Amino acid sequence: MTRESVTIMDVAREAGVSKSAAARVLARNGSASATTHERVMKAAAFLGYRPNQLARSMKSGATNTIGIVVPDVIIPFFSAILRGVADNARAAGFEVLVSNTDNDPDIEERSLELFAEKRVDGIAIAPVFQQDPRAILRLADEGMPVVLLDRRMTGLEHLPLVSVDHVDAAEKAVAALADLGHERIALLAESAPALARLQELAESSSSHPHLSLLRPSAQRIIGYLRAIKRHGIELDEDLIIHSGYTTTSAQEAVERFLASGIEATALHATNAVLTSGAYRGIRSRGLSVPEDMSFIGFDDQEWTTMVQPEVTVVEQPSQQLGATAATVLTNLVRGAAADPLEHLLEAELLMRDSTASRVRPSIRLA
Amino acid sequence: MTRESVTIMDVAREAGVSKSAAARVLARNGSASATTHERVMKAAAFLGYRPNQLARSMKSGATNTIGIVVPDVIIPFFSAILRGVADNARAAGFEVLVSNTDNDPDIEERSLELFAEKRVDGIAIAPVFQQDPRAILRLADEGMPVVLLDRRMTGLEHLPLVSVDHVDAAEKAVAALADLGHERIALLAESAPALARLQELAESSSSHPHLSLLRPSAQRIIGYLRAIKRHGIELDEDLIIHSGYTTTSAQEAVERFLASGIEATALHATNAVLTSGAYRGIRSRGLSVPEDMSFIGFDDQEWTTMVQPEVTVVEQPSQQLGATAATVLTNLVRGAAADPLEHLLEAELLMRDSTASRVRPSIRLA
DNA sequence: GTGAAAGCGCTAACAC
DNA sequence: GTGTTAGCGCTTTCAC
Repeated sequence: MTRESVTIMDVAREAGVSKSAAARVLARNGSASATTHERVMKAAAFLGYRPNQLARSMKSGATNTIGIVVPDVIIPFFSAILRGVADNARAAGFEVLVSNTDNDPDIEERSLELFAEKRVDGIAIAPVFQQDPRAILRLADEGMPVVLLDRRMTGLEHLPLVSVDHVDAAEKAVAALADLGHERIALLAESAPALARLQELAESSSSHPHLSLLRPSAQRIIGYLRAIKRHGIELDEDLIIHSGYTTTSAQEAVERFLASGIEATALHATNAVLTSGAYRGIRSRGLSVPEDMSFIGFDDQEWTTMVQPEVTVVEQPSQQLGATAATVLTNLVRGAAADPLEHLLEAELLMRDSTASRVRPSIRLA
Repeated sequence: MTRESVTIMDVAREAGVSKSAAARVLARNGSASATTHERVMKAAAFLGYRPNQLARSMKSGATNTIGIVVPDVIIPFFSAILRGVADNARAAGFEVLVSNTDNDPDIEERSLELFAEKRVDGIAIAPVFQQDPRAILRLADEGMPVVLLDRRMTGLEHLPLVSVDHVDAAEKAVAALADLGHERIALLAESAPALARLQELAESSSSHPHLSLLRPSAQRIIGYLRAIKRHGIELDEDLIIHSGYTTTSAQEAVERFLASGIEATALHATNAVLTSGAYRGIRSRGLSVPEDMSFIGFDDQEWTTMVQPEVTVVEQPSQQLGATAATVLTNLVRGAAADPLEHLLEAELLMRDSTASRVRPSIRLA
């Protein structure tokens, strides 16, 4: 970088005043006479002066920059969050530094470290799931404002979280299916934690404080359990299909399920990736939606309205998530407390045409 | 920010050496005795020392940060670019600052200014189309390394560009259609510049230096013109459908076209948004693909393989675009020249099932 | 090999 | 109202 910039000193010289006089008018604080003001402004414009925020940051201790770390900005959910964060951050006077972790704890740790070294004023992070989130913890302990996105894990209970209400989201979808008369409702979920434990949690009051410590996928299973219980449907564990977090894995899981002979008249897939896979699986088995099976997906991906019939989905307000996170974070940076500690945004059920009411077998045979 | 960090001075004190001794070992340059080295490292680890990159940047003049400015990271094309840039930048030791312009020249200018004030080492930008790109120009003139993404405009001829070969991309799609026997091939394009001028350019040698100054949409029209010419098909201007850059606008344009009675057996849409709209338009008119009309879209969006039959598309290597841009930019930052000035990445035709060979009317009637 | 000291560009006391 | 000065945390001559 041979490019040398014009400093406040140059402006002062050009204007024929002292460095501090120039500084006062350029930082628009302190007082200055009208003439000084004018001469400095003129000199600055003439020289093309551009304040060096590095130097300002050194003095002030603030960089007006926040960092956001997500698994992968290519995933629409995260790019929407990023957009929300960026918009609100900018409105509050912050720029944003991004990092993709690919769910690798080491990359996450390295990113956090780099952001800290660059002295970002705060960090919004969709953390990688892990036993011991010490990198995040350490930063937070040192006083770095941190807000969690979408997920939280043990050890991070004291950090603010901005997330969709995953329990409620799944509950809405399953309840809609039940309302249509379905009783054999399958659920395609990513994780496979002890169901017994989840059932216990499902029974507890809806504001159970530990729910947010579960993975989103587990929270969605709880939503399922609550919905069927509320509709007087008994749990059949065979209806809970597990799958890895890839379209192919989901498709195969659904195909296997459909081939198993286990009866089900409806299916809810609990995240965007699983939704694509599930839809492909249903179709590859030659079934039609909603005639053979009612289907509710997750996330309003474009394809859900390109296929016919259009797919009913639970939509999460992703961009709003980012916007909220940015607001919480900038408040934190400004010294305000994070209150409430948890922002649970509501998902919305977009009823389209992949769901049909379940005609009772007896009636259907008549 | 009451959080006070441990400085190199603290480490030096703890290690019982001078500030400069500590600095030498922590910046791993200069020489230090084994004992000094060890004591400093130990002290640093003990105190949890974290180098202040702000201070380093002040000295070195480099921030190891680049900025990327795009219209909107929610658009898959740009989030893929961002990912490509981020990956390569990180590998080269840079972090990345993002900005969304929503194609607003004022926001673009403001972003560039802010990035410059933060002293980024370089900028990758998908510029807003405008007559007078002075903000970019000013920065570049001042010595800021800049690489253009996807587009270039008059006045920026001297800046490096990383883009897909738009002419070739459209040419591939239209040629594929022509190879299938289609002679009445419609093109859905965003812009509507003087066709005569484009035809002139289409005739000129393929390496015409001014092609990259046209908007991508205009370049795609040139690809169309070249393809039909090469296949001995005469231009019928009625086959070039114009549309605004929204799904609805595209859908309406296609519906209008289909209702007009103008004969066409194939259609190519020249960008992702228009592709969605066109597909919707074809379907809303009750036509089926590829029986009634062959269709080739642009960009490999997920829905193109969710619908049936799956849609043939021209895919641009978006992430690779970002990766290349980052490489060019970091080289520029390191003082190397941008050579070549233009990186034109090749798009790939993904043949799927929305294209059928055109049976000649005479044969069809037999 | 090591320490003292200057300085990157800026702001904020502090005297005048 | 204005100028002088110290200092943010670091690197880097420069003597020793």
